[in-house]
Amino acid sequence: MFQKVSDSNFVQGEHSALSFWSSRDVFAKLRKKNANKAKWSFLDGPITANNPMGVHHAWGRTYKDAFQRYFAMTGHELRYQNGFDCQGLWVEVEVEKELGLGTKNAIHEFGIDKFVNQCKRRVLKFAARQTEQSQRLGYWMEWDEPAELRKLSAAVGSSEEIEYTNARGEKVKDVPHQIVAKLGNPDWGGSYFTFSTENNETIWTFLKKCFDRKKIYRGHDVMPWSGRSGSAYSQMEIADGRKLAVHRSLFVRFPLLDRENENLLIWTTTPWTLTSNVAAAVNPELDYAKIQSKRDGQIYYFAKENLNYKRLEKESKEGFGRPEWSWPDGVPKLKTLAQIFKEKGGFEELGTIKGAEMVGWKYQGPFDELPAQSQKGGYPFDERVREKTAVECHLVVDGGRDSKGSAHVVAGEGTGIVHTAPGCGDVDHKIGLELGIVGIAPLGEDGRYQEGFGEFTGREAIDPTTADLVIQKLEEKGLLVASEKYPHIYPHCWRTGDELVFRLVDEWFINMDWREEIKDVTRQIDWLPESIDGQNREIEWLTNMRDWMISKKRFWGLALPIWINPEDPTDFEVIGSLAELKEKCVEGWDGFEGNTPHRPWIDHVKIKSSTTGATLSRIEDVGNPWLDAGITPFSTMGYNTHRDMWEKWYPADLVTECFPGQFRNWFYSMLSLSTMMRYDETDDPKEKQPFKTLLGHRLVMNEEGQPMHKSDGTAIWFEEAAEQIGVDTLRWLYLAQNPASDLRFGTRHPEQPVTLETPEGPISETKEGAPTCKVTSGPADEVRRQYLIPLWNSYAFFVNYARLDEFDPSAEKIPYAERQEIDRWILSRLQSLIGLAHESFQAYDTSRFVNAAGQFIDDLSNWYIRRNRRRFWRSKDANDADKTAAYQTLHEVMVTLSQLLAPVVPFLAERIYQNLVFGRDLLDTLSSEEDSSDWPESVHLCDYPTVNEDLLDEDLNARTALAQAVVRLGHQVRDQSNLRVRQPLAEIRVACSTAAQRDAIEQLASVIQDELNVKTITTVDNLDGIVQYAYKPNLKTLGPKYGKLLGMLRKDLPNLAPEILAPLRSGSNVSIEMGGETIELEPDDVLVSTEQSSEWGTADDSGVQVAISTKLSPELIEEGMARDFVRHVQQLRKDADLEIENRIRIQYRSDASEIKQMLNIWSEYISAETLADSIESRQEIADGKSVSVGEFATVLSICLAN
RNA sequence: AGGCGUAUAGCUCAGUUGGUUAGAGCGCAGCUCUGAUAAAGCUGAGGUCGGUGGUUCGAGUCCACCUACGCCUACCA
Repeated sequence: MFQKVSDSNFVQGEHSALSFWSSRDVFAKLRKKNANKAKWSFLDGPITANNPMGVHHAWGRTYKDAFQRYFAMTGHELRYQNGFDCQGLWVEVEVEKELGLGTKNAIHEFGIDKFVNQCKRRVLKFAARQTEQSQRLGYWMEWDEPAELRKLSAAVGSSEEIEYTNARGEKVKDVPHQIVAKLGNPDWGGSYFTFSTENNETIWTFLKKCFDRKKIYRGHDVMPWSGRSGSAYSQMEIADGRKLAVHRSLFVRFPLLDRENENLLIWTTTPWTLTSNVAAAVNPELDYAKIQSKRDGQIYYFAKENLNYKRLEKESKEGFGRPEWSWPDGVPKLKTLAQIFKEKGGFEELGTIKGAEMVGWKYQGPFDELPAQSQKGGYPFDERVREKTAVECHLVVDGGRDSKGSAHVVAGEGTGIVHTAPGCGDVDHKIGLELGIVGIAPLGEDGRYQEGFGEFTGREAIDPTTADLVIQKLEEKGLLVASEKYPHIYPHCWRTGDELVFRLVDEWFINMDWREEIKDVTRQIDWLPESIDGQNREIEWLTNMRDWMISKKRFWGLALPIWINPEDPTDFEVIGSLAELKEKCVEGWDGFEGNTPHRPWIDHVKIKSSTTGATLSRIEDVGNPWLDAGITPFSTMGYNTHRDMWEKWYPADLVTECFPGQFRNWFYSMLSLSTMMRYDETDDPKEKQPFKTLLGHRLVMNEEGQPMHKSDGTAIWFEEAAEQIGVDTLRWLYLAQNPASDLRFGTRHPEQPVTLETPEGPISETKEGAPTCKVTSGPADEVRRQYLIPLWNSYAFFVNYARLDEFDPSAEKIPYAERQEIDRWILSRLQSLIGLAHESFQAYDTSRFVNAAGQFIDDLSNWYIRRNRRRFWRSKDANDADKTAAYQTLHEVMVTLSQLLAPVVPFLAERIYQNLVFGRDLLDTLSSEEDSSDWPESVHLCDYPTVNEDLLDEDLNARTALAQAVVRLGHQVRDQSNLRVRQPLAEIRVACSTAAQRDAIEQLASVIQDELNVKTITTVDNLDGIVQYAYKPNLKTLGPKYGKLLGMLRKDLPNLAPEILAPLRSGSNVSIEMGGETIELEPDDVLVSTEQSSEWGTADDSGVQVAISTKLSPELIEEGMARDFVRHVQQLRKDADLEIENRIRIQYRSDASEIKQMLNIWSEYISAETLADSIESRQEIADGKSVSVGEFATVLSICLAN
């Protein structure tokens, strides 16, 4: 027997479903059911285990879960492995904060081992947290027990053995380091952690392959550098950290030697680099102006074009290309050079000179007194220029051209003469190398000046007082021409927000000259959604990217397996596995053994060079974290250790991730790593693809479409949304969204703290101690109101009447052929939905299915159930086969719908299924005994429904759709004629353009009549006599035939006498004369529409025209009044909370004789409809309700009959 | 700066191979229906389809240019 259904209690129902699944091990049963079936391989992109999950993570995770559930229900074996991203600077930054360590030195003092252990602990802690949140989302994965992860987190660093219960429920005993190292291995199950030894070692395999192909090199480059982090930043990282900054920019003169009173004018936005000036670059093609300042007689050279060039003119009006990058307050518009010189007493133009003529001029540098400027071989010393000093290199040089052939030096923002410091700028560095001049690299790893820079030594480059000092010195020397505030986009550390500096570094790179191979692989993959053209975006990145900087001078991350000869940096080796390392090890293995291959332990190991025999030490750098995530198609599937397993699961059928950024991050790293891993195994790019299909989705925004920020309290924590909005609602919202558009989710109200009822009890703050706040979401409310509540109400309607009637779902089925057409219709509609569900999921297009399901729920609720209510209300009668047919139909629809929706709204689907199949209310306390039923124990253990072709009747679907269209037209006519639906009308006439339509209308005549409350319905060939026909040419068919005549046809054809064109409506051709030509018109060539006439209201749509008689007879008016009367009494019953079966007495008062007259005829009907024993007229009625019956005021009241 | 994309109702967006009167949802307003429903249905705004020019019998749709916005890339000293 079904359990009575009342309030939906969505959130509470989700909690109940969670405990139902866990108490019955439903997920384990699902995996058992699908073991050894066809594989569907999903690869999870690792989530950074560094913070709790927000609603922005839940979108992608909902996709992942929904697809996994669909493919499980269609009988596939899955891996169900979640991934955690564990290594890298982002973890270090948080741990530094936790421990109050501000610099790299502080970390060294604290101890790298302790620091690294703390990083591991943090990752495990947040992995536990995200696991719990994901479980609340209903995300079915083979999770490690959060409590076990926390236990492990606490034990990291200890050398005591502990017991760990893995995801398969097996106990393992080992020291914490060793357990951590093996997390996620195929024997234990559970989430993969990118810090696992297998993951790191598989990256070694990759790097070894790169080394074998001679793609690994150490590069000296000027790269963006963070002094605080003490590390260089790769191209991928800089992209995330560009910000608008205001710097002091300076115009400085460089006095020319051998040309008295003549100066180069240069400009810079990084004053600190002037200490390291070596040369001045010009463009030989450019014209340079020679002007003389009137005040001091000095002569200046700079690009002619720049004299009156309005610098940053556009930016001062429009900003720098992003909404948040508008021109900063308090920064004045920039002056032109002409203006600057005018303000200094005016100037005189002396002439023009080509840049080429200036090349070779010598000048005096701005800081030639610094010892570094006079150091032979530059600073640091460079063998190739051992005899030169920077001061000796102070020449005007040709700036040259970049790889695309455009000049490095151009007129415009600066002066056309570029202060060149090969130790402080990327392009400068390249120019320096080309010209063989020395470089001065002033900054140490901490971003401060090193020895040899006088007063500057020890100062931080990005400290504003450093610029002050530069300015002060220049002023003292009389070299400063002007300074100004200059806003520009400048790279910043993407985590700390510190400005980066450009510093000469030596880092390790992968030469990416095999990019074409990667592009070939990229082209094998399906990139979804199509509209964002992911393939091209990826190809574009692959075309433009530079070599991959894989090293970072930090502590917590992949130990790059590069061992190098300290005496000879060209003598290095890349190690491909721990076994190889052990074999080559000559000392230090003791310091490493028993630990994970991380710093500091791995650094003890020294090996012997296989080529030179020298002792090699590991470079101290750690790896770029995108290697960690990029290797997962190999490491998690056992490429090195479980090859047969890898063969089965590679490549993944699907990966899905939030796409902005990932084209240069995860997608890129997977594609590159996979291409390299497979280069020696196959030449077929298809065999190298790490995944077959990629589904990208955009970002979660607030309700206004703006990003949500953790810092201002607008970012929504997952549990805030889950417990206030409900996870089923969230999931529907995510799955219905177009993945190519940002999701405008909702709003967090940081000023309104709330207490949340979670499955573990009430909370008013998150586990991190942040208060939980009110979250509102218009889109989520709409989902609930439009889809979930109607679904629930449909279900509740069925259950509550089925209970009263003691409907037995196991009773013999009434053959479909013997059921009413409307039953067969909803079943047929259901089959269409099933077919569409399969298509959509297989095309990874959830929004198509979810929207169709929404449509279906509407049809179910607002057509099938509404139209069939009376069949369910009929008094109980065991022999009422028609009623049984209705119950059986609705039961089948509801059960199937719960299965269809199980991947979308797993909680709600389970509740509905459990009650419909087992008569079990998940909100009740449940016994855990097994059911003796043929039905699967959970909706998630069901096979996904398949289309029953016998029940699919497209004609019937179309017929009903047509009837619904006619009803809509009828309502439209009533509305326009101001005739309420309760007012019966005499007749509707329907004219159709095809026989099929006509048949359909005739078959559904009674439905249409009933819906529209009309006495008769007639199908007719035309509405002649009722309406005027209007004719218009069908341009689509006539255009190709008559071309230029179309303009005339369009104008004149509607004006022809209607009788000329009338034959077209009965299917005959008509020929007319127009513009001196004969035009043969076929019925298809003309479009017919109707125009209103009196006494009939008309409307038309898609070839169907309806006319409804609007003339009211006294009888019709009386009947309308009777319907009004019933309606008002029913409302009073509802207001009084009467039971459906209660009988009543009605009293009324009205001065209108028409009311009495109506009651003479209709009282019996009214009594029957309202279960009234009597209808009495009274002069006075206390507490009566004033209503209108027809046009007449009436006061009504009811009371219970005795 | 370069590349790509977008511009349609108050808001968010559809708009097929060029075809007549350019649609949906939300919001707003009015009306209607209702003994499953915290519902729902219908109607409405009169939208220069960002602008200009072109191709065509015909352009929201194709082409060119311009403008605005978004994204990606980039060392602009």
